[in-house]
Amino acid sequence: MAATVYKALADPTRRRILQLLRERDMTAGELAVHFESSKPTLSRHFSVLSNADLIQGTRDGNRIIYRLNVTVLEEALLTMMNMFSIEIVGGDKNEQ
Amino acid sequence: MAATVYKALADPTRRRILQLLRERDMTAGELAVHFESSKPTLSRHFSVLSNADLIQGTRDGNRIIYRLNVTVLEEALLTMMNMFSIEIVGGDKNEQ
DNA sequence: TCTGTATTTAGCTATTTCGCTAAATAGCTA
DNA sequence: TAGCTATTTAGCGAAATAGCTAAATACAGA
Repeated sequence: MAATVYKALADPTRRRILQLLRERDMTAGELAVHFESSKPTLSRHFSVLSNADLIQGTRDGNRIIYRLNVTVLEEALLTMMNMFSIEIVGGDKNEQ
Repeated sequence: MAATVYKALADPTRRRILQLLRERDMTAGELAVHFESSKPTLSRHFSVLSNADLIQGTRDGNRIIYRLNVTVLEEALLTMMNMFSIEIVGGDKNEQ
């Protein structure tokens, strides 16, 4: 896993973006509705996530649709679990 | 989970510290042997990890022994898994 | 109390990060 | 092409981060 992934996950706005994309693909504008930051600021967050390969954007005419790279996120977390030799049993949901 | 945990995990030196402490408790000096950074620099890394409650230091005479808070680290990673609705099956070991 | 060892705190610098506004780019429709 | 919408890029400032050296603190032993 690239080191960029950890940095990408370190920011609360970016974690929230990933959570939103977990539910469905969204355009930059749709995502922006959920935040108070300016669009340029969010755009840079997108690019950080994109560089970490956690999300991927495809242009659709006027807009850019972002989707979560689920497997990359999964592998990143599993790698961390292994890195620290954490064993798993079960689990619930939600939290920030 | 506190936001400080994510920041703490974002630095490679600090991840390595956690890995080393996963194997056994170590003094600041013992840990320092594994790195090229100066001791003051490492000391600040210890305090970042400590503020995130990921490690705990106890004075033993001259030295300070650091130990990993395994459960805190475990819960942090599980919280992330849940945050992103990641399901788990099995797993191997190691990687950085 | 003096000396030595272990560690942290203080203070500095360089780099990175995050936020903003303004401007540029990309694509649509008329 | 002109005008509109969506998004990114450029450029700036403030704050955070990580590194260093020097100095301070804490403890042990003579």
